[in-house]
Amino acid sequence: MSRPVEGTRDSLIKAAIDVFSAKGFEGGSVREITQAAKANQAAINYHFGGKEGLYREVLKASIQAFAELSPLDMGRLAEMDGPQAVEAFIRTQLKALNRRDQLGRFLRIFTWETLSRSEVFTEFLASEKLPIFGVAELIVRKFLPGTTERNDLWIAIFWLLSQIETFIRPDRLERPPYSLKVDDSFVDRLGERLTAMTVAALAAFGADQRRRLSPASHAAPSL
Amino acid sequence: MSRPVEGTRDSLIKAAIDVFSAKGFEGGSVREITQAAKANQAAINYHFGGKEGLYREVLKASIQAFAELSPLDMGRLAEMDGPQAVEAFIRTQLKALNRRDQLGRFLRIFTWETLSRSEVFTEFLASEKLPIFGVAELIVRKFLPGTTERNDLWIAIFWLLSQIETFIRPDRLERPPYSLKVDDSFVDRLGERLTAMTVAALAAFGADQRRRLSPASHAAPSL
DNA sequence: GCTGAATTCAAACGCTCGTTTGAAAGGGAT
DNA sequence: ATCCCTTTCAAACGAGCGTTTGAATTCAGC
Repeated sequence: MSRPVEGTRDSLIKAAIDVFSAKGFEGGSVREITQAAKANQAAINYHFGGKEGLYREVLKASIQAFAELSPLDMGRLAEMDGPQAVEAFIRTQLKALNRRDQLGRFLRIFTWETLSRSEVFTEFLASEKLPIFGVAELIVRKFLPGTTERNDLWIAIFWLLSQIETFIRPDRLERPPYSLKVDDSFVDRLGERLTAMTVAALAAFGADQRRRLSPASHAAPSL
Repeated sequence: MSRPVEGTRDSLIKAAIDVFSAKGFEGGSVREITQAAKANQAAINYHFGGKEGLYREVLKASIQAFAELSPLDMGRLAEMDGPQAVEAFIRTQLKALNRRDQLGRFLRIFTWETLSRSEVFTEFLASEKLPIFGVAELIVRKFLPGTTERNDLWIAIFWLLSQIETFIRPDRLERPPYSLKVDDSFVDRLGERLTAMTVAALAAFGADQRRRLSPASHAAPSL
């Protein structure tokens, strides 16, 4: 009774999102995907030209989903102060994580790519800039002086993005040695703690930068 | 000329550390390992009973290497204050990371396990407590009040451990969109920034805990 | 109802994987 | 030199992978 109107192509994409988010691109097999989509094995090659073509479609859908993530709208974030922006950034993504919804699956796909990058994803990164990097840069700039040099700016961006990636697989928290129950109230608490820690860390980074740049701090060695 | 004295068994373990750290347990093949060790394919089954047995030996070696990591000696860490302990914790591991030495490879193996956990590693976690968790708990306790409840304690431990895992694959930083040059001076700077951020974050977490526990804060709902 | 293009299907291909097999080689003890 | 046990080796096995093939089916357009 599931979806008589929905075509094979859409079913395949939907099933691929499930499988790739759970096992990554290499780990997810076309047999598993076609089986979940109740389609023939050859369907992937017919509709997408192969496994990579299907994955390309999944990545497209992922990026579009993130672009439409209104709480992370660049204009809205620009008007907030640093702590507010961090809270919106973290809570939005954590919420998606625990709901284990479509957006959570997309987040997980990106996490797989951070560990072992597929050719398809590398092409994507080369062709178009992911909006998430712009969001992260906008946020960290609220904490850092304008003169922060490039290396430090990128360290901060990389670090901010990694804060969420860490928590993207809640099963890690549910197994030993943590054995925590990841329910709504836990995620709420986690968002609160993580926001406070991230704000404090970025503030410390900014303070460090300002101290380094101020003339008074030149108590450095001679020469 | 490499190692006439060294037996096949040791060569296999050494090669397995290289391969598993680069590609994870599932991604590393016995053919690649035996080829690197200049051994026969059947050697792994003869000496270790199979791929899993070999991996078990690699994990044993990893854990022993961490236990012998003197800068992370529990007694020494216990005498330090919070920021000092954090600095030792982060710099020790970052150093191993950039040297791309044996210890760095072990770290990478653990990182693979955080993303997709093998049965072998799960057994390991169940059978013996990894010392790194004790180290992390000792450090975060320096920042948190003794009355911190279990959930929050484990969040802090998990978070601290994740700070290093994030930077464990420097190639991520060397590719777009970061394109940073990861040399000794960069790692040194990274250690400095990461230490400052981690200390600030843990301090904020501790302050939050204390505020929550103080009687004055009971502006909570009635009942 | 027929035609022809689009789609689905079962089966197979070629490849890599971990493992097994049975014979060959090595190396002390007698 | 012979025996026996350990270790190495080339070859093959069975299973899973992504993909290809060619026929069967579906279905709009005439």
